[in-house]
Parts: sequence; C-alpha cells; structure tokens
Amino acid sequence: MVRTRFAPSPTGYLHIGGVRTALFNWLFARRHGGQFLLRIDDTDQQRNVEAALAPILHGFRWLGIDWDEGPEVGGPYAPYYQSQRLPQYQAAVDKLLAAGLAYRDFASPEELQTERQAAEQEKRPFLYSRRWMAESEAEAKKFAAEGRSGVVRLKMPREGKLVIPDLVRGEVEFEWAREQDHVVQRADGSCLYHLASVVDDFDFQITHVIRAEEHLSNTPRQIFIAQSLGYPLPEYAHLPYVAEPGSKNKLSKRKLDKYLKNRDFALVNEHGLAIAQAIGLATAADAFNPVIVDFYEQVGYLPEAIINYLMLLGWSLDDKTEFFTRRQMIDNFSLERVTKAPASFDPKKLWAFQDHYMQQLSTEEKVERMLPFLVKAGLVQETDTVAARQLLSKIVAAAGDRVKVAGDILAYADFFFLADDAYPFDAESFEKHLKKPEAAERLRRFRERLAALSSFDVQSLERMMHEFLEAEQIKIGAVIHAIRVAVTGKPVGPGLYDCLAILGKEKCLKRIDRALGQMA
RNA sequence: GCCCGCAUCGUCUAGAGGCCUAGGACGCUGGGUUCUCAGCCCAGUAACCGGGGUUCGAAUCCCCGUGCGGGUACCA
Repeated sequence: MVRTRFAPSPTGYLHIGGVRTALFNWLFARRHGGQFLLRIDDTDQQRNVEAALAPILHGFRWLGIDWDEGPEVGGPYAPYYQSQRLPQYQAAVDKLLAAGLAYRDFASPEELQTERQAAEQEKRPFLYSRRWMAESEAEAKKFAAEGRSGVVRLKMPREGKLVIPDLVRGEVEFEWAREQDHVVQRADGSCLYHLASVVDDFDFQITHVIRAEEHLSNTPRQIFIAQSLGYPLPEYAHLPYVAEPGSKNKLSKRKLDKYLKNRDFALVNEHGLAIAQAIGLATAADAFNPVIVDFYEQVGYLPEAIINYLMLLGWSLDDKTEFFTRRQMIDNFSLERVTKAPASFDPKKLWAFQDHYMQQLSTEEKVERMLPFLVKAGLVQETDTVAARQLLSKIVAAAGDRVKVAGDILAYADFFFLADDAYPFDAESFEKHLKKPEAAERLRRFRERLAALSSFDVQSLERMMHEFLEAEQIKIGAVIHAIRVAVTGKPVGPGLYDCLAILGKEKCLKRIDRALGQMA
C-alpha cells in the first residue's frame, strides 16, 4: 500500500512550486492505487490557520488534486494538524531521552557560539563538545540551579556512514560525524519540524516521502530520529526544485521584483493584472502574481493546462509526448523518470499549454467559463444571463482561438456588450483609419449599402462588400480597417463580417453614424 | 569554510558507449494562408561547462577542476 503526503504551511497562498511537489505525490499515490494525504505544518502556532489554509485547499481542489485524508475530509489518523499533535511529539521526545539517543542540553547560545567560532578558526568542522549535556536528572538539576534553561538535542552518532537510498538520486552517502546534535525540542517545550515530521510520517503510515531537494541534507537527522524511535524507514525521493524564470535559483514568492524583470514573466503578469482590473479584483502584488496559483484561476486559465505544464517540469515520458490527460498522467508517472536538475519556471511555455487546452474546448464550454467574467466586469447583468449566453456563444465562435484565457473575452469582446454610444474608440486606430480625407465619404457610401441589405448574415455581408469594392475601385485593405474601428472601436478582433452580423443591422448603422459624428 | 546535490539549444527535455553530422517542444526569426489579430502550415536559429583518463569508439563511464543550487538554525 502506497501512502504519500504533502505538508503545506498555512501561509494564505498556494505556491506554484509547492503544487508541483504535491502533484508528484498525488500522481505517485494514484498510480499505485494508494492514498494521498494533506498534513498541515502549523507548528508556528499562527492565529488564523483556517483562514490561511482555505486558499490552499481551494487551489488544490481547483486543480483537481484531491486528498484522501487531511483537513476537511478527516481520516483514520486525524487530526492532521501538527498543532494538534503535541502530545505525540512529546512522547517521542521522552522516548528518545529514555533511550539515551537524545539529551537535555543546557549550553547558552553564547557558549555554543564560542565553540562554533573556535572550530571555524581552527578550520575544522564544528561539533558540539556536549559540555552542558545532562544525561541524568542530577546533572539536569545542577545546570538548572545555575539558571540555565535546557533544550533537547539528538545524540547523533560520531562515526560511521549513512547511505540513503533515494528513488530519484540513487544512493546518497553521509558521514555521521558531520551531523550536528540537532535540537528537537526548544526550551519552551515546543518541538521542531524534523521531529514532528518524522513522527507524523510514521503515525500516518507514509510509505514514500516525496519532497523537494532542499530536504535531502536534512534527511540523515530524520533517519536518525526514525531509527531511534524504532520506526521502519519510508522510501525517499527528493525532487529537484522549481527554479526562477531563466535561472537556477529556487523559485520564491519573495523575489517577485526580480522576476518582473524577466520579460516573459512580466508579460504574463501584466496580462493577468489587466484582466483582474477589469473585473475589479484587488491585486496586491504579493498575493496576485504568476507564482501563485490563485492568479491563474482568477484570470481564467484552465487547470488542465497548469497541471500538464507542471507535470513536465522535472519529468518526461519520452522524447515527444507533450500532452497528457489526467488518466495518462496517472498511468505513466514514475519517479524513475524524474529529472535531477532544477527546472526553471517558464511562463511562456505554460501559456502555450493554456493555448492548446483552450483550443480543445467546445464553444459551450468556453461560454461557461467566460460568462462569469462578463458578469464580474459589469458587462452582463446577473439576471440577464440567458440572453447573454446566446450572444456570447456567437461571439466565442467568431473569436475562435484569439481568446487564450477566459478573461480575454473582456478585451476582445467588450464592445458587443457596451451601448452603441459608449464603446471606446482606440485613439491611435481612429486617427490612422478614420481621419483620412476620403474616409468619411467612403464610410457613408458603405453605410448606405449596409442599410439596404435585406439579409444580414456573413455571406450577404461578404457579397455586399465585394460589390462595394468593385464600385469604389479599391482593395479591401483600403476600407475594412476603417469599418472595423468605427463599429468595434478596436484595431483587432474577430472577423469583420462576423462582428457586423452579430451586432445586427440596426446597431451597425448606429455605430457608423456615431463614428461619422466623431470624425466631423 | 565544511557537507550534499546538480550540470545537453535562451527555456522544458530526449539521450542509460556506436542508432547523435545530438531528436522533440516552447520561444525567437523568416515565409505561406488572411480584412486585423489570433490560429494553422512550412522553413530557419540554437546545446553536450572545461581538462584529463577508460575504450576501437563517450553527451553517455571514471577522476580533477569550474559553475550553480541546497544544507550547515531553539526556520519549514
């Protein structure tokens, strides 16, 4: 039975790198018919754990990463919050102490610092002298009487080697003598991550610890704890971390300013920001950017695209397969094919996956995803969605692949929903196409033919246009841009005949008249 | 400093001694389709970190450098 876990801290946001780690855990569990669980690392004793956790759980659900045990779903080993498992940690510490594999240490931070500096000066690796180690109650009392406070340290082996079998890295060797006597319990009685993590993994019956590479160096002390407690060791797999755009540094939310200097990252960011603004979303930079999953949901990306992209960050099936259904991901995932080197986050490539998956959607599916954006932007009344859906359906069909994320519908099609006297004219295009000397007269003549048209469908419009061009002795390029700007206000958009047909004769005439008015 | 890890086009990667004058994808550039913009199609651009071995033969194995990253916390 395979059991994997992901252990988020309740920080209030779901980080894209964390999702990749969680995804691999999830995939591995699903691949082997096992369970994937969520454990909450809230040893920091934050106040609003629930509030800070909600966006994270929401993000996982949105992405389709479900958990078999953990917050909100419970499970046989509940609770899954570290803050609620203090007694278990205390019991582990007691057991370690009783077995002589940990000790109370009464050294002051200054004394420790002095030893550390001495080692540094002599250019030898630092190893605590254990001078203030208390192995008996009497010793402990003596130190305490001196006014010292104690922590609990691991009594690590000082000779021999440890070989860690790692499912992605092979065998990794450590010398015990290089390992410090790490603190597992603070003076105030609270326990540290490594102890808690090992105890949890055992209690929750985790079989495979799949986590980021930064934990590889910490593994010896965890193994020591596990072995000291008599736990069987889980399998380990250390994944390369997700790196910054165009760099090998670990991706972190803190260095947003730096990422914004990356052209592609900035582009994706701005594009999302524009949509967020159009729907009136508050966008604090540290809570809304391409490093955070919520960004993608709010802007209208598809979870399939994110997941497919992330799966290929540090994993590949072969030399050609790029697209995977959820089923195919599960069926093909293996830790053996995880890459060893860090993989940098490339927003442009994510964009390409988004483009692909958007194209796979039917018109109805797109409408479903885009309508909420129109409502949020105030272009469609919530009470009016039946009519809006009908109109939107035509627009979506006409817009084709131009709409990359659901939120793009705003920029591409807002003019359909705005009043005939309220859609804005793009200043530059207006200048370029409608300020020409012959433009007004020509537009007027086009308007006459439009007005005379009996059926207002794409074919008729196209036929009429050709007759018009014949009569005017001009090429289409000489007039079509002017018409587009007059009717839509924009230099780009769906095919012009589509735009005209969707708007209908009456609106088209009104809009041309408005443009004519502005030109005069 | 010490310990550990990693190292193929700008990016994601294929490659487990000959299939490699290194393949695919994204990006970028050029061309085609076209009313704009997308899309689509075609073409092009671009990499084995360096040096030593081993071998008939090395991107692939070994060693040494170098670079990058992680750890070395009463952080997770």
